[in-house]
Amino acid sequence: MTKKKRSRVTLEQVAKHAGVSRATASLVVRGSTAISKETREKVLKAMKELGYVYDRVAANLRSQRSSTVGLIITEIGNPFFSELLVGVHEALDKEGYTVILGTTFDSPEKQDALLSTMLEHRVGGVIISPVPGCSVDMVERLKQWEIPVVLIARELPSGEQFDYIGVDNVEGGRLATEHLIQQGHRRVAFLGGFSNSSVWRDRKQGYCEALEQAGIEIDESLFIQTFATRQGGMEAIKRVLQHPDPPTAVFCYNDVVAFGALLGLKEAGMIPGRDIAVVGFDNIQESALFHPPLTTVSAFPEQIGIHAADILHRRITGDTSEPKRLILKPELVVRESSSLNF
Amino acid sequence: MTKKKRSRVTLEQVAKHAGVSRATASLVVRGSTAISKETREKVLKAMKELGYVYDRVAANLRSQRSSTVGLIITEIGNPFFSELLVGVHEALDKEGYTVILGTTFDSPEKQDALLSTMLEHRVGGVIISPVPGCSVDMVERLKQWEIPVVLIARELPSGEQFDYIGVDNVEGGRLATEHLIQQGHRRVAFLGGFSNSSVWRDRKQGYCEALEQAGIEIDESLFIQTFATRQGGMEAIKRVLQHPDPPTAVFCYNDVVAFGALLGLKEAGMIPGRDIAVVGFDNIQESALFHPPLTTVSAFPEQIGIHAADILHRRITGDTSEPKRLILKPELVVRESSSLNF
DNA sequence: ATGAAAGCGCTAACAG
DNA sequence: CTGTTAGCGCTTTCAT
Repeated sequence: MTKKKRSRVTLEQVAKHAGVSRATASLVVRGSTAISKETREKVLKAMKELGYVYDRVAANLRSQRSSTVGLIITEIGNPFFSELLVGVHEALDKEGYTVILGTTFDSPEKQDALLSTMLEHRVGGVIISPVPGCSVDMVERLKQWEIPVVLIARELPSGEQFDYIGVDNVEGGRLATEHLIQQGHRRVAFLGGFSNSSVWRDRKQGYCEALEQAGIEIDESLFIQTFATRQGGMEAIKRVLQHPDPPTAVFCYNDVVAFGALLGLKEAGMIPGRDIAVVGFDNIQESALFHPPLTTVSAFPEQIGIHAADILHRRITGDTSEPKRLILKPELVVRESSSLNF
Repeated sequence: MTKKKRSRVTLEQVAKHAGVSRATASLVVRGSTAISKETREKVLKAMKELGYVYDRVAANLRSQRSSTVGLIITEIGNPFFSELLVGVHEALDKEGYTVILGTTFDSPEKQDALLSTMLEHRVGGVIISPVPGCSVDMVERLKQWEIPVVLIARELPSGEQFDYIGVDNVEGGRLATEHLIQQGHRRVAFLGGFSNSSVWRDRKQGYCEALEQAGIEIDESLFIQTFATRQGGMEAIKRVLQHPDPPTAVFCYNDVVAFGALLGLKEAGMIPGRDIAVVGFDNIQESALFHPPLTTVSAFPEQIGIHAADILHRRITGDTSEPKRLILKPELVVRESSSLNF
């Protein structure tokens, strides 16, 4: 919380200075065409002379509109989200919205607090990547206040009432796993993330489908759940290396986990791509630059962000059509981490 | 811009429902102690029953306070800034501020527009990493409205009137260059960034001082200015490799440039650390994970963010002491990219 | 095309 | 402790 007093030049003063009424001045500020060129110029001149600054807060209060939107993501540390943020932010900006940012770090309480804050700030809409395992209720609160909500990257259980933009995680998991199978691998581990996330379950499902289709039995001991961070990736690969019958390939929950896995392998004196194949998910920029370059599945974070911003804008400006579900097709990007003879 | 009408439960309604006056209800909402437990509970109950949501916008308008602060950075793509953002955001959040985010992509026009937007939104303060080469005037506008401003990571020409948090770039440049000289290098290039940035000039100065102290003449042809991106780094290293008398080591403007340089070297079939030593600046998380791990200078982005948030909070809550300059001491982190026998 | 008056939802004096 | 009155800076009818 904060304090601060400050004296603004008000429209009233501008109007007086220009010799018109406040209402007229208001129309000029908003660029109304129903004002004679003459008076407009008088007012504009007065504004400049007095150093007038439009008070969007007061205007929003009076008009019951909003020029802000809330953006709630997990953390900015994961490049997937920062790339997504870039997309959202730029697109929203283009439409003249001001972005209020919130990060949950996957804490439901934090998310709840953020949603409340956004409500209190009268945001015009919210783009959110919900924390895993959170119920619809929390987010639904916004709907009750007729605040449009767009879900990105993560779904909500029975959240069909919301717009959703994401990538096809099942398909992505399948692509990754099929690729590994094609490379001759029969024992493939699935590293990182937690099963309470819908994304995790979807990627796992794709992984399972691919294995089944190849007639490979699923070995539950090859699922290693850890935080979806580099640390988690290192931890996971270490655990899997101690497996009595270790895998020859690993499919990682996301690229950040994969980076951790690659590091862990190197520390263990193994060469990723030769001794063990590694595949990630997201195709964040770093993945092409890592050593070895990471085979991964494109999830197009920036695209997701742009689409989300676009849909939210349409909702805010009155689009009341059916909830949209935009599921991007993932693409496999093969690099050295999964095939040395690449 | 946006539209949307929505009906809120007002304090008035809550008051009526609880059988008290609006003023009393207002006191309850704000947790005043001057209210009897009895009435407080009545009001609280009414709030819950009606689903009351506090309208911070209206409250801010009336009280002439603000619970928001603006955060203006270049781009979120560079991990240096996203780590900084993490620090700022978390600290601000802890104090109960809501963060309005803006990214300039180093465009002065964009920065100007953002500052206007922040003003119009009545932010209580602004943390900004100004675009290189921008004059004080733009930022000074905020000061005129008594909005505290804290500069981070980048200085402003004659901006002594503002608080500033950053790292000692001269010292950092010197550390990096001295290290390379100690490794036996006599021809060291300086790659990436542009000379219109104060950060560039400081790092270059440190670089020059180190060379001079070692009795090495400065060769202007070894300054390669490019965008401070991976692309820029690749471009710079390629150019420097074509130099008639190429350097044996490069000091990069920042880690992202260094990553580009490492990639460029690999593409050219050279082994970084053996054929050419590479040093970066920032010590972003990736730098430890790159191949080879990057020798770099810690710039403590998250720390900078936290301090900036702290100072801004103090300013907003009335601290009118002298402008503070907090210059963090950089630290050299030696890894393989500059010494194979590491 | 412009002005007068009312009021968005809240807080800030002051009474009492 | 609680209620009354005024008004933050703007937009919105509704006149004229």
